[in-house]
Amino acid sequence: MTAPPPPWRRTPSPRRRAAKQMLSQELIVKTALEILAAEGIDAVSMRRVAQQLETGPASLYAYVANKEELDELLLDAALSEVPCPEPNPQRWTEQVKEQVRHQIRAMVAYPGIAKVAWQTPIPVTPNSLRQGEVMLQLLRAGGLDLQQAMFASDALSTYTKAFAYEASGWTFGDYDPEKMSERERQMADYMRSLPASAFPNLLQAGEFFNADTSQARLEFALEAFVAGLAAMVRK
Amino acid sequence: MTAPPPPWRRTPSPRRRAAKQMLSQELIVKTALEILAAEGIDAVSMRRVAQQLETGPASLYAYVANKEELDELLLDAALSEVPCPEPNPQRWTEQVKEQVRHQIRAMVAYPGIAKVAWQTPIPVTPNSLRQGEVMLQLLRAGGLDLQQAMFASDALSTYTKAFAYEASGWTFGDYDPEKMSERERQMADYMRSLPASAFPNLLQAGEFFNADTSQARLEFALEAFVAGLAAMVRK
DNA sequence: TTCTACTCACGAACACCGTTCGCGTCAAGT
DNA sequence: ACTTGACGCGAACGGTGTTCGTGAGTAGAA
Repeated sequence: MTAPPPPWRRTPSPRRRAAKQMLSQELIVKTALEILAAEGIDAVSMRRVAQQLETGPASLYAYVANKEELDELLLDAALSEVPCPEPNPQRWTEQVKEQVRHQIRAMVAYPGIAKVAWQTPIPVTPNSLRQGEVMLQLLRAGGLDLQQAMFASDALSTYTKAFAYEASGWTFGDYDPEKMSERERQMADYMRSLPASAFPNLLQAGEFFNADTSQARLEFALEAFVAGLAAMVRK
Repeated sequence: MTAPPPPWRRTPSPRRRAAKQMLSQELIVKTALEILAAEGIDAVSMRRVAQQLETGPASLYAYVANKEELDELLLDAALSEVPCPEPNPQRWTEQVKEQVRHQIRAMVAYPGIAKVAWQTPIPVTPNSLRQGEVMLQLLRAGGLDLQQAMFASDALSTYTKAFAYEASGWTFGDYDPEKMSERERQMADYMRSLPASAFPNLLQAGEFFNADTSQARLEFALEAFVAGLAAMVRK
């Protein structure tokens, strides 16, 4: 047995340096997910995750190539919670809308994760691909040909990501109420400063545009788009 | 006239320190726009703009509150190039689609500027408001009521921003071809590694999804959505 | 003309970020 | 018991937005 470390020299590390490997990609992702769910995507930095793990940022790079890869792992984890229904041609329009709602719910649960879906040109992680395939199945069951289904799926996923990102911003602290109300006042002032008739519609419509109507706006967009798809099929 | 600076003491600054004020918000925005058009939004940093102006980053804060405000000024400048057609009820669907195309064109001309439109909850700059009003006018001319027009306009602007951002990425250097092709290979490998029938649709549909089809995908989305709107009116 | 007052310019610093290099420590193999 | 090699990670690099304090220069007053 080697001599024990001299008592005056503090033990190698405040925390126990566990036997072999204490870190793992899984643990890193799990920790990052917790920060993500609690504080939003902007709080997830390599340093922050490392800190939570009581280590330095450099340690993470043994298990994760870079921040981008970590981001994609987080997105994939978030999407893993979305169900995959069996296509039912009788009610395909409802199924499509329901799937979009599920995807949005999953993303909003991890505020800002939609931003990641954004920065990555074509998501190639398992659950992203799975969601793509599911949507294609639902659309084809509705009678769209392959190209139509592909284009429709692309449009839907684009809108889904966009909506989820925006919704995250509204519900999360991305912009605080203080600046928001100041902004509203600023807008009202500006519009009133112009000839009253410059923005007749916007002035009236302002009331429809707030956090409370976001669900209704989603439903409206889905309804219109899916109706347009259905018309293509019938033709 | 005061005595000229002694010749041995080098002139106060390498560059001439012009009489009163050499900087202005206008000049800053103009400079930033040039960088933006040439190198994309990520190249536009306070330091970079200041460097182009041969000064330090701190100097900009006299004319611009912060980076966010500069970003909004850039977005507004980009949107200023979008025309505002007179509503014509006979061909409102075509006008709506055309307006979206114009907005996208304007944004793609300044690569990545769409990201800014994104980070700002409700854009309150003059040209943003103007575009909102124009879209509302076109939709109302088509027969939609105020709430329908508002929701439709919201959906369209969301999709417009999303598409413009994605298009910027494709056409611009955001992700280089090297990583892209490696990514495609990686995806193909992964999909083939699963039971052949796991992604039957995605496997076939891959061919439709590339930079060349982006225009067609835009037209498809517009067509479906606007058709859905038209159906609401007729009913 | 001289002195003061005030505005604008901006160098330096702060607190973050992602990422890399290389050293020290530990555990297992010989 | 000694060597070897992998792992952990402190420190540093170059980037970001932003702030503070200082100094330079002009304009106005005395």
